Amino acid sequence: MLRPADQIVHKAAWLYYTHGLRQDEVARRLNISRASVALYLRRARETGIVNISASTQLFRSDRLARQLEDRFGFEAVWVLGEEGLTDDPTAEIPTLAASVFLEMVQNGDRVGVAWGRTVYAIADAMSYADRQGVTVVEMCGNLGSPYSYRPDQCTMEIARRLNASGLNFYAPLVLSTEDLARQLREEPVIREQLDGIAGCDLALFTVGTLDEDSHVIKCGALGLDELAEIKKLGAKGVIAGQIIGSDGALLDCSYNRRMISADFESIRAIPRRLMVVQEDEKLEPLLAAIEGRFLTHLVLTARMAESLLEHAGAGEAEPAPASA
Amino acid sequence: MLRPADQIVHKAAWLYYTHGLRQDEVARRLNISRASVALYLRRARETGIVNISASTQLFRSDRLARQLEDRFGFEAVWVLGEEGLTDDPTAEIPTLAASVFLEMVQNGDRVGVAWGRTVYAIADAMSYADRQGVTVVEMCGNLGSPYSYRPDQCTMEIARRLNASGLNFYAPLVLSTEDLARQLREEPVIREQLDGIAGCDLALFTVGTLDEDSHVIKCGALGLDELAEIKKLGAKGVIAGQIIGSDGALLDCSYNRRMISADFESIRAIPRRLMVVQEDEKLEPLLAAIEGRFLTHLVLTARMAESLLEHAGAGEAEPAPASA
DNA sequence: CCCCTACATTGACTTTTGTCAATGAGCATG
DNA sequence: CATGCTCATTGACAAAAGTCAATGTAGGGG
Repeated sequence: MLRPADQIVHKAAWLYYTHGLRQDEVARRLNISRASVALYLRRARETGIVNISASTQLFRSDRLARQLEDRFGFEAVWVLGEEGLTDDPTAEIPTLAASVFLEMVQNGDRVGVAWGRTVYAIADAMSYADRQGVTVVEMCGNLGSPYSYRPDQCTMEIARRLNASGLNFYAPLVLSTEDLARQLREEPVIREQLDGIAGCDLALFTVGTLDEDSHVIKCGALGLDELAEIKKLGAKGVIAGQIIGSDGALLDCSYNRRMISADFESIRAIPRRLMVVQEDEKLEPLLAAIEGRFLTHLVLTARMAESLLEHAGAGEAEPAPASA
Repeated sequence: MLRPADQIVHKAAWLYYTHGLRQDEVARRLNISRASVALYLRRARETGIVNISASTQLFRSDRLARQLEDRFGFEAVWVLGEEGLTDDPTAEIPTLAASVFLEMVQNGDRVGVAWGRTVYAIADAMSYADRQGVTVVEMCGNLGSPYSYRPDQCTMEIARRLNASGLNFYAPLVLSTEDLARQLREEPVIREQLDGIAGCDLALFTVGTLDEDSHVIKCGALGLDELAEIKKLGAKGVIAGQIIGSDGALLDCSYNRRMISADFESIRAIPRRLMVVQEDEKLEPLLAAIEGRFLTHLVLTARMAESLLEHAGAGEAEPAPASA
């Protein structure tokens, strides 16, 4: 189970990090040079043999975070204000989200991952960890090559970082006809994947916008003419590829019927659902997603948190229905 | 929720460990000296705001560990051979056990802790972690002051290290008469604690020996005259203060009936049960504990692992009943 | 209001760690 | 069997982190 080349890395990591020996002491004990020890330790950190993580409490203790938790009944909210590196909190959302996500994933979990620019950025910012028995499952169908943020790559990358196995959908996200989509959904190999989503312990996803330059358009899943059409029908956002209205329910349109993706009941059956909102333009989609009870945990910027509270304060008080 | 003094420590930890800034960069950003940053970072590590942990895979990949897993059907076994600091693996068992235990504890878990010299040593070796919503419950009654390894201290220390809340038994471990023990067990506050044990997600315990210098004797729970008596009845070991025979069942004796401790069905109802065996003299007690299906996970020395396999190889093959 | 104590912070120094070009070892190929 | 390749390892230097005595500061008591 442990390659002999890794053995020495594990030993060095154990002596250095757990026992607190200095690098030269570790070197002496293992009969190698100190430079090698330094090298091994770096490899140990990079591959998740050693785990270093900072608490994300800082972002939960923000006043806005507390207010959102109270107001909407979320289990936990992380708000990114001015704490970060740059003056632009948006850029650091993926880093925070990656930390939060890693904190939430437990050994043996089955994790559902939907796709989006942000999810891809999170995968990229995530450090390697050595979890046991984790499975990462894709929550929606795939897109062809023209676009670089492919859903399956996203899933696989996250799986790789967690030392987990990844389960991809062997189907496109959108098909040409409703009939073909229906037939495909009933294929055993697809059916199985769809049914497996409700059995996840944790989900990671974003809500998408519906503009000319939003993700679903740019990646070619949705055409501009079709966009105009569904916007007339009241489309407000995108969840795992599917279009939702302002009430958070699946919009009744051909596009949605031609889709292979997790159905909303399955998503809501997942006990912990982490939504990450990066861009400040996503207020409307986020409101729709909240209305649809898609999330139990939320990561967002302070600006967005403020907009959300402003908007919610104006409306009537909600009874905070967090879990399905 | 976050004391203002801790805020700066969190910020420094976040910038340094998550974003990978250098200490002087962190210092500049926070308008403090680099020396302060170094100080805060140390505090962050010591208080669990930052978590650094090395994988324990090294000890699971040992040949002996695999054989034990196969032979007895344990979920996981960690074997400590010559990997450590000193030539005495026994001394390092608590360190390894602490790492393993921390790997096993998840946010929100309810953890049962039994007591023993080894459990105390584990508590001592455990690094601080910042877990959310963990509860540590004591699995047996308490002993008075004369002895320093008090069960309640043990529970509380582990709770402290995990940032968890601790639940102690408000009762002695052994009483003078069977009748008093019976009455006390029915007291609501005690009953509640006893009933709560089966609801644990994880248990940490040792098996004790029954010699003149073993723990139960030294701490005054059991007298020498009584020891001789129960040994005649076939006593082989101690689980959470209670005497078991070679079949792992509760020994039918007055001592056991005067005891306030977790009943065995409750213990076996806990899904993950980590047993740690430190001393090489515990072969007989360990065999009895295995027979009683008290453990699903095991940490022990290579020497002990060998004895165990030798002994088991001689006997007939067991069907490996790991879980209750 | 002043003094004293206890603790936080810092600058300067020492120790430890990271890095990289140079070397060596293993291995497949011509 | 020599050759050229890749990759692991190392020694020496540069960079970063740890430490501690000295200084500053806040708070409590007389």
